[in-house]
Amino acid sequence: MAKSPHPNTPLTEHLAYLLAQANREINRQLETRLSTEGVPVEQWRILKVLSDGEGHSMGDLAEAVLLNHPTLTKMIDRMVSDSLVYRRQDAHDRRKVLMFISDRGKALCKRLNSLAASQEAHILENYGDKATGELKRLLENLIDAAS
Amino acid sequence: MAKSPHPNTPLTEHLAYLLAQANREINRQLETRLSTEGVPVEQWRILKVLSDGEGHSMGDLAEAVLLNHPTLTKMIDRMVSDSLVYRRQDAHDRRKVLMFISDRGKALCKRLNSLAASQEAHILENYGDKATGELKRLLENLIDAAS
DNA sequence: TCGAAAATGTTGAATGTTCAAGAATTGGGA
DNA sequence: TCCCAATTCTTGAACATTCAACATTTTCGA
Repeated sequence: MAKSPHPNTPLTEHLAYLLAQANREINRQLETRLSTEGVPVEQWRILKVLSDGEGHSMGDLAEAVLLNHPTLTKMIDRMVSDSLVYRRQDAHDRRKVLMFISDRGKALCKRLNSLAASQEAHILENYGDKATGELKRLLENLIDAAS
Repeated sequence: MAKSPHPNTPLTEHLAYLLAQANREINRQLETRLSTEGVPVEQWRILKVLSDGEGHSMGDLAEAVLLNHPTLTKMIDRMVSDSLVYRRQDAHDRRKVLMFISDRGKALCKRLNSLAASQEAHILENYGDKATGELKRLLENLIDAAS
């Protein structure tokens, strides 16, 4: 037998594990940066999506920021309390709730963008421009292939 | 001005976001496979680490399976209830708790390995052998560079 | 040797997430 | 037209995670 069918593969050889590990590390760094403003990563994502000034339905938002519906609803509740975003009913489809960013939200988002940009810059520096570009490309392809 | 300093970058151009998205998708697929056995991904990782038959301290385990200490403690509590693993005090350092896998745990782990392997095979098929290898390499480097 | 600080793991309260069910609205076929 | 199924979002209970504080053991310098 040249190869056993299920060799005792270490965890670190699984793609799923490497992704989890990398995601955890990068996310942690980003979290640390954003904590200056006391905001979780997901809220930054939400603000960023809403930054186009358009109204986005809860469903679309949930999809975009990688949260499921109930979780998003409760996070939006907090953000509304903080006057970062507000809800409006969609006139054309009254089942829908459209979310908008407030001026306060815009100002915060700008500051958060800077913090995030400085993190990306830091990664580029340590990891290299080329590798980063290549990694992004491969990740995009993987996401397409997987969904 | 050739370039604005903070262009309104879409979420999908951030490395952190791509990682989160890819991780979510792959993890979901794996979760779906493992749900046949009613086991969360983290428990599979724990079993896999313990599969070498050695005792592993809670701290080392937590590091290896990407969980923080209290979360691991409670997950191990459940696994002990299910007779998948057991605790022993470390004779050399009595602060430490060493974890071991049971026969039941080993049998389960074997089945889980098959399920996980079939997922990896499925990815390889859709995504390509070469791209997968390259992605793994880049992720490993990123993890090194980032920590 | 002694005692303070560090290391290791667990616990309980606060917090957050998820699942299942529910309310409101829309769409489309009988 | 009318009614039933599908869509969209929210809610409440069950569940899981996190933070801070604790108990135990070890380490190491005075």
